[in-house]
Amino acid sequence: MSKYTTGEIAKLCGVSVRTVQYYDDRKILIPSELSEGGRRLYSEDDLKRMHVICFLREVGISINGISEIFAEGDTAKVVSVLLDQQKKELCREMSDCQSKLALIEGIQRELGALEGFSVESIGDIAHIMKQKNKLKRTRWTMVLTGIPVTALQWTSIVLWITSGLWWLFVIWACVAIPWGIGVSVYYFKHVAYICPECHEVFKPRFREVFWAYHTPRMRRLTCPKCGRRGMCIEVYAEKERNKV
Amino acid sequence: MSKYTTGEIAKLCGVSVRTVQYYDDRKILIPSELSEGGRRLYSEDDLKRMHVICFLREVGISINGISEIFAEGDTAKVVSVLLDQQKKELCREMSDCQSKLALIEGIQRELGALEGFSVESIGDIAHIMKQKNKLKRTRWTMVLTGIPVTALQWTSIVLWITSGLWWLFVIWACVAIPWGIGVSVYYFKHVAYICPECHEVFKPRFREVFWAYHTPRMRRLTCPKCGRRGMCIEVYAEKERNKV
DNA sequence: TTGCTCCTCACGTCACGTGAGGTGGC
DNA sequence: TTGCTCCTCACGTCACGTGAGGTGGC
Repeated sequence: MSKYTTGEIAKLCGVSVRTVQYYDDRKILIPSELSEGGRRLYSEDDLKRMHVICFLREVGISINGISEIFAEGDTAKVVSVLLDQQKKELCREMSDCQSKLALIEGIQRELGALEGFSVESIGDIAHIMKQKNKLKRTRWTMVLTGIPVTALQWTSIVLWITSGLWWLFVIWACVAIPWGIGVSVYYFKHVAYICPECHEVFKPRFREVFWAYHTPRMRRLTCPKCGRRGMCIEVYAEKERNKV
Repeated sequence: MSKYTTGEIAKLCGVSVRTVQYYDDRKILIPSELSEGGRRLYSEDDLKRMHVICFLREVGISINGISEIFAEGDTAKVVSVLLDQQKKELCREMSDCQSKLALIEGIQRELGALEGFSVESIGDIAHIMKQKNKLKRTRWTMVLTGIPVTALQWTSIVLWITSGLWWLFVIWACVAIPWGIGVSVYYFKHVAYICPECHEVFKPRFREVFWAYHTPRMRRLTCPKCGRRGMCIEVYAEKERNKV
């Protein structure tokens, strides 16, 4: 019967000689014979076993897992359990990759939007992206509570014009003004601003923030740390942590 | 100015104390001060830097990569290059995962189809799956060359019946018989069979294989190794390798 | 005799985890 | 004084890669 050397097994299975030797160390592929000079000699069955090992490795099963498979016992069960585990593991890895990719693409977008670039901007971006969903949720909350108020507004205006029904508009005003103040307070309690100059995260006073010029993502404010006055990035504010 | 201990930095960034210490060893986050007792004390800026580091690590950038970013030079360029690299890397990982998943699902399907289960069956399955595409291609080649022959067959039959034109059918027979033999020889040159009992891969003689009962994936043959007569699995045959 | 292959140590990889044994700081 | 936190070694993880220095087999 023909015998294979380490190098032949390696070539036939597309791995390195070191790998074949390593599988001997790990006792998942012990050569069925040794030459007088101490060289490993593999049989046809060893080659088949090596093919099985390589296949399982390709799928991502660990060497310990492969040991278990070859160890005595209910092989079919072990294999199916390992395969199911591996499937879950791979699915997890895939979603990890996806979220990392999403993060990267987020950074790249933000990097384009930011003007000056410095390492600290990455910190700002990290901050922005981590809190993005919470900020979005806060904004949606505002918009949703605004819908009935706006509906009432238009209804009352239309009725006033068409049928001279003015008191509905008065009711609207009585509802809308407190609502506007309440929502603004709520909103500004939950947001903070990043100074793009010194990268400080700060919460300005309500009066300053309320009247300031703004775009959907920025607001013109004065940084309490560096004193710069200019557009600051709006982010979600975490609850205050006590510092020592 | 408030100072943070190792544990505080760790907690604020959601990592272990060991990780914070490790980043000091790797010189990407050296504490700005040491207490008299030799304890690490981190400033507000250190904390910001740690946040940046954690963000970059979350994205999958290596510690060496992070060192490069913090080292002097064109930061913006380094970051964008690293991010692009990382994107490619992640895409590669994702497609790796997908092919592994496909392999696993393939095994699971085949495991269901095979009757008795043994470790060697995995080897058979590996063989089947690796060569599946080549086998499919060979089969398609056969089918495609068969189309004109079949077209000629029906045309000649229809003409014979409708207008008594018999010689076209004779031409068809003259073409079809050599074609059939040629295609069969070609096909059986490219396939082999696995004995599900002893897992031997063998090529039977043409005469035996030609007349044998078969299904699309199996054929009733006698295994030359263990002598078992029964359904054997058809696979693509690799070119013969010379054994020593 | 000359290449080529194979052998066995043994260290390196990567980002930490996990003790061990000792100490700072409230 | 007592917990708690932190300190520095130093080994372990995972599947090999990569020499070094020596030898088998054609």
